[in-house]
Amino acid sequence: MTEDPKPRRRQARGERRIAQLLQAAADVFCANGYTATSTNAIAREAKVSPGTLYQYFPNKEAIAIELGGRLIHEMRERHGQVFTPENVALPLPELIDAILDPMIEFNCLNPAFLALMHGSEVPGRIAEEHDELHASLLSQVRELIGARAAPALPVEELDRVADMAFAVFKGGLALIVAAPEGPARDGAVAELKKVLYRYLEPLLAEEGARVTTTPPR
Amino acid sequence: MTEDPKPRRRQARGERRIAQLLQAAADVFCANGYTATSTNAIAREAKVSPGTLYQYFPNKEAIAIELGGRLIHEMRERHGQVFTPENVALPLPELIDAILDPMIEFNCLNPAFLALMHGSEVPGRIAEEHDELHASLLSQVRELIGARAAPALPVEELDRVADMAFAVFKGGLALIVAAPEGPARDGAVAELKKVLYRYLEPLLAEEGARVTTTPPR
DNA sequence: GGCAAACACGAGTGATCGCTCGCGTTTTCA
DNA sequence: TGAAAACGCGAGCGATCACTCGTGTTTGCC
Repeated sequence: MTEDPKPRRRQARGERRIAQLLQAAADVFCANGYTATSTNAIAREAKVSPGTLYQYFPNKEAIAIELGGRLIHEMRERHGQVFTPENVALPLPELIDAILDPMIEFNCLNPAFLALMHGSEVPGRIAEEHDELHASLLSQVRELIGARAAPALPVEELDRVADMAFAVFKGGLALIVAAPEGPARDGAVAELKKVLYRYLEPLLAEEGARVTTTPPR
Repeated sequence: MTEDPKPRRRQARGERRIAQLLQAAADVFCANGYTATSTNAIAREAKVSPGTLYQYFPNKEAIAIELGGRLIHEMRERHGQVFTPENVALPLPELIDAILDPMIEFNCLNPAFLALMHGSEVPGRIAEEHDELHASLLSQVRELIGARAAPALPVEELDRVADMAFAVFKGGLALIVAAPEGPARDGAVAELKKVLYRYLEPLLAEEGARVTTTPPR
């Protein structure tokens, strides 16, 4: 609809300030949440004046949108390289590694991502983009499971399994991110992979091995 | 330290107002989060004036604390009846039912609980009580798993398993609460139980059945 | 019935927040 | 080198929020 009416030409200094402000915003959002964070606090964290902040962002919401947008973009790039055909053909343990490791690394490096995506207090635009990302990830999980599970698997159950696998991943991810870097975190990562392996193994067993004893439930 | 200096004597009407205000607060907190909720909005939702609200609560924080306290109390009562000796002796599938079902029911009936416990924006007192509850639940999970797993299981791994089982439960719970009541939710519940069963079965197999094929990881 | 206390009200108050504006400084470019 | 544009500042403006207070109504108790 409306073109950006301000083809403002930025200097290198300005780009640096923007990055600096977004980093500050990420830190403060992460610590206090979006609503409880004041724009003055972001400016203070970035060591600039409120006026300077508003030279680069029209309002508080735009800061969160820009930050969230960049994080989502980075995440998209990452998961785009994850659901590749060669990965899909991997044995289940390696498949889990290939999918989880990049996601975990990203979320550990960018804790603001989870903080921004999770709150019910974030501006609507972020929630929308998050929903899109969520749906996209979910459909890729569905596709992947569908490609490897028995073809007789009802779509309805496929959806349930994909939903639950993703939800379980998010739960484990929260634990992992909260754990202190080091062996504790590594242990949690290994444990989450165990959960997912044992959950998915009966469905995704390699061809010809589908006679494994399905547990009593 | 300080005794409550106001042994204010409440009428039945007052108690009703308090319940009404807490219910309204639960709804609005749930919809908008703690910080973004104004006390006037709570009063409006409860169909009373701001002045009336402040007759029963000294400030906004006290509302959240009272609400959170009541929910935590109710949850404690519930989980107290869940980790009983007779439950501990149950076969794993029934054990999972016995533990998960009350928790899930409570959280579906009181969505404000998750909303209040989860935010990093809640008043410190709530966070403390939540940490206590969390630690208490976790230790009971540890105890239960420890009682049933192989005695040779290192405590270190026991801790990891309990942490992960609880984290996975929380992830699945979020999916369940978000699902619309009905078959979708029931399906999600069954799926979460499958996850936990398959994760814990190798550890908690009944005595004498511990020769089950442990998966390659 | 009458009185004190609890309840209910809602306009108002001080503080804080998002955001602006005027002015001074630095960078770009011809 | 000079002017235009981008950058940087921080006091301050209007709006909103948590919370108060003076006044009127209802309830419990003798």
